Order: sequence, then C-alpha cells, then structure tokens
Amino acid sequence: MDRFTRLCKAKGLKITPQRMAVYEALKNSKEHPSADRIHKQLMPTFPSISLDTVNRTLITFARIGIINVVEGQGDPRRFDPNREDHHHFYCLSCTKIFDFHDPDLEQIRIPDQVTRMFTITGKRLCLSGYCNECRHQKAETAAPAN
Amino acid sequence: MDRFTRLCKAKGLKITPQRMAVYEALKNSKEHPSADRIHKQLMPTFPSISLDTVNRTLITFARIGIINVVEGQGDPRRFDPNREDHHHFYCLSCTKIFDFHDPDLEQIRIPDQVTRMFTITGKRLCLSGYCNECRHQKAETAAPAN
DNA sequence: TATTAAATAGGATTAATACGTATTTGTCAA
DNA sequence: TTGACAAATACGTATTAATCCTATTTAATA
Repeated sequence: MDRFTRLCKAKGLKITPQRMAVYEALKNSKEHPSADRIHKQLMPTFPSISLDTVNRTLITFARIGIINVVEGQGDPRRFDPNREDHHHFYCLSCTKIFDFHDPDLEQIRIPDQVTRMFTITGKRLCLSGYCNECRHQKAETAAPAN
Repeated sequence: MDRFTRLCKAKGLKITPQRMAVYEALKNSKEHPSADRIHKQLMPTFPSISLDTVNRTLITFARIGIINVVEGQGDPRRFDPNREDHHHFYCLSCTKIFDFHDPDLEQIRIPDQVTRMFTITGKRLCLSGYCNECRHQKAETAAPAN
C-alpha cells in the first residue's frame, strides 16, 4: 500500500479513482498548477471528472497535508506537491513559481514572539521579481499607467 | 508636496481625488485589505467611486511601488501599505495576515544561485498556521472530509 | 482657459470558486 | 460476498472577484 493510500486511510478518506487521478497529475507536475489546469490535464484520460471535484479534492489534500496551497498574488489558488522544505520565487510578470533550496536558509529561526502568538504549520522564504525569461521585457511591461 | 504627490508626479500619474482617497484609506488600514474592502470603506464619504477604479488604482500603486500586493492562498488580491522590510504570518483559518519584524531575519541572504537566475524585487518570510483566536478552534475546523 | 491625453463610472463579461442535490460508490460489518 | 450507509461525485446554479468596454469627465500643461 503506497503512501497516498496509507495517508487517505489514516485520515478516513475514501480512495476514489478521481482522487488517485488528481494525486497522480499533481505529483507528476513540475509546475504549481491551479485546479483548472489539473482538470484540463485530466480531461483526455478521465473525461467525466468535474472541475468541482478536482478543486475539492485538491483542497482536501491540502487540508490533510499531502500537498500545499502556495502563496500567490491574487492568482487562482495554486498547489504544490513538493512537501520538502523549500522556498519560492514568484515571477511578477508570468506568475510562474520557481522552487529553490538552500542549506543556509534551513537555519532560519522563527522569533519567539511569533511562535508565542501563532501556531506555525508552514515556513517559506517568498521572493518575487522577474524570472530570466521575463526580466528582459521588464522595462516595457513596467512602464505605462493605470 | 507630500510623498504621495511627489511619487505620482515622478511616475507621470495624475493626482485625482479617487487616488488620494484610495491611498489614504489603505495607509490608515491596519489590515491587508482587498479592493472590495477598500471600496466599501470609501463608499460613505465617496459614494461615486467605482470598484473598478479602486482596483485599478491599487494595482497602479503596486506597480509604481507605493504599496505591495501580498501573498495569499487563493484569496482575493490583497494589498499592504507597509513598505518597510517585514514578514508575514497568514492564518489558514481566518485568512488574516499579521506583520512581524525581527532583526535576525533582516540578515537573510539570498543564495547566489537565485540572484543569478532572477531579478529580485521582494523578499519576505511567509509563515502560515493558526492565529491565536483561531488555534483553539483548530481541532474542529481541521477535522472532517472533503 | 483651451487642449488633450489620462482617468473614471458603471454596466457587461469572464473567470474562479462554492453551493445544492440527486445519484453513485467505497467501506465495513455481518 | 453482499447489503447498508456514509461519503463522494457530477453537474447545474449561484456567488464572488477581476477585467473589459466605452462614453464622459478631468487633471495637467502651455
């Protein structure tokens, strides 16, 4: 019995073909896709699956801790199958999210004032700016008004 | 001439009553409000202002660097008038965002591999979990399925 | 104070998400 | 193995957020 099955059982979730499909699709994704994106991806092989189910499933997975909902800037909600400690760079232009790791950053210690006030379940350094593809076009896109 | 006026002029933005109102409303806010929230807040004193204008104005402000768009988890887009270096705690339950500062965290050094690949304009430690008000209810809210 | 480009209001549209409900389907115990 | 039941699904509808369109207004400037 694999990790996924085990976790579902432990949390009292039924193992359905839809859930397996969503899990597989997200696991194999190198991006940080939205529900809509995963739904589109599944359509060819699983035409009957509904967007609502994909969305609910992803949120359920996030709640039980198989995946994460990640920070965006008003985008549709996006998900991350990578549950190792890592950090994100968010491109303000194309809205892609890039992962990175760094041993020094693992040392980041959360101040006591914070742990006293809140129960912390997630910790991430969030960088934003322009990715390599976008930064050359930045001058233009950042120019005009309103 | 105040900071706001100066910045608008420098960026070639016209100074309109709407922009001044939006700027004031956000500056005086202790939260990290959405466009809709600010619009509602302005309605009593500025009934003719449209949500579209509020939204466009906030995005414009973010683009010229007066304010920031902040990380959320699929929420409506939210804004932050605080442009000092600071960090965020995001409550998964009530979606409030709390600011915090810490001298140690100012020392965080972005790895070279990252600065080489991207142009970084924003840096923030993003914590998530449950705020003091919500953590006591956590047991219940985190329980059931789907 | 006349000109003009920029900005606004507000209705319409699109997109993302959530809801309601009838139906289907895993799960578990007999 | 099967029957019962709670859980999950599909899908239509509703809601909410964001954006677009365009006629009108307005701030800036000379």
